[in-house]
Amino acid sequence: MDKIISFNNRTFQNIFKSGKSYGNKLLVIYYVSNGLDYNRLGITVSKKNGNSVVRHRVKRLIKESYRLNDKKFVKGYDIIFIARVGIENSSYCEVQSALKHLMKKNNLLEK
RNA sequence: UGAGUAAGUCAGAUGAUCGCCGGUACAAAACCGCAAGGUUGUACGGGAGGAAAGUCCGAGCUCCGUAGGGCAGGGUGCCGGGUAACACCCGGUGGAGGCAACUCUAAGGCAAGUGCAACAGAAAGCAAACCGCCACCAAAAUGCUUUGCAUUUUGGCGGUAAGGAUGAAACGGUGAGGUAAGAGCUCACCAGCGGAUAGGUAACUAUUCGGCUAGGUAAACCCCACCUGGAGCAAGACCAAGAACGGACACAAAAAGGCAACUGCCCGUUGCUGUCCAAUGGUAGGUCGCAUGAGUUUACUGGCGACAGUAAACCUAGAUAGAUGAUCAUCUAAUACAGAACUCGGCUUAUAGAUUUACUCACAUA
RNA sequence: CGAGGUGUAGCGCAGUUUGGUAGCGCACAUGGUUUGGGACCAUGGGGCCGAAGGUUCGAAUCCUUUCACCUCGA
Repeated sequence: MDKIISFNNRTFQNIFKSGKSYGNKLLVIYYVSNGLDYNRLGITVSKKNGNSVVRHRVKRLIKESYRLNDKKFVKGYDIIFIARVGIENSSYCEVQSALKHLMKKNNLLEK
């Protein structure tokens, strides 16, 4: 199992500027091709979602959803997920299906 | 059985798979970084709370110039005890509430001084009198038994604070005597003040005597007693790397003056300092601080209790964008408030549900 | 994590020290002025002073607790 690789603040800004975006009720995705043979993942949870414990739980849920479905995804992209308000009341199942839905819509799932 | 009071306990459990954080042992000598340093794999065992919260108090610890004296400022405030300390806790006293179990209580001093009380009311502390009540004097009117007496009205000069009206509050309260009318003027009871005696470490309580009166407000200034230097782990220490340390004028030194993380002022004390110009570093480096402590559990002893002492056993999170989650199964009442960030002792606030013990009242039965 | 500050009308602010009437500007409504509008003039409405307790006869103000928001500290 590969470790989940993150990136620095400058890369975040670049992806927000140049990446493609798409959203559903719980999540927003930004992604851009990075020219590498692995994916890099970033997660943003706003202060509006709750205090630090709630935010961290949301981060873990997203990370877990990504990790367990890692092998199904196309490699070579930088991906950012943004949590929208309301996600803090959702269960793991809902988060996972929302994430899969976004990946499928953007053709990042391997056949 | 119902209603209630007080003190506690628990805060899902077990198993399986995957994942996160750090510890120990072994392995590897590869990777990242200029360096200080960090990273990897396997095995073993560990990993949030009763409030971890609010940051409202108190301490340890660290630095600030020595941590000194006085004033100011701030805090506490019935009494005694506990504690490292406290605004906390325990036991008691007074007051308030409740049928009761019991609960609540910032509860020193307005008889040191100053201030305040809108509106209303005559008057809101210092003795005064608006409507009143009463005596005396004068005038007028009326009546009668006509040198006079009685009643009423008006004016004057006094006595009084019973009654009325206002207000949150009106100069002790109620009753009786007393008086021209009244008044602690006198008496009884009650409240309050001062003294004595007895009990108690004390707050205070009980009894008794005295003089009859001293308004409220100190979470108003203030007085009294006691306490109090400031900032905070982003405190602070070490390591690594990098940058700068220049010029002009004046010049013996000292003094004076100035500057200095310490809320204000004064004194004392320490260090630096001739003036001007120019220039420079930094906000994502690493390690420690950082988990053995006023520690936890059990037993015994002392104490009404808070707590203290002795002995034995135990080691129980330590991150630095910040660790506890996901899925399945079984049991179940299990769904609340909520997540350590230097560490303790308290307080306050939030909180689903389950459960234990003691006690009070009401009803029923025996 | 620590330290500090602010909550008053739709918006921006006074008033809190020293407790008794809640005020100012803009905005809003009505009327006047103008051919009409703007500007201007006059009048008016709108507040349980962030929330809950306490002290007091009486609290925006004093005390305690609590909830939001903002600023600063390597």
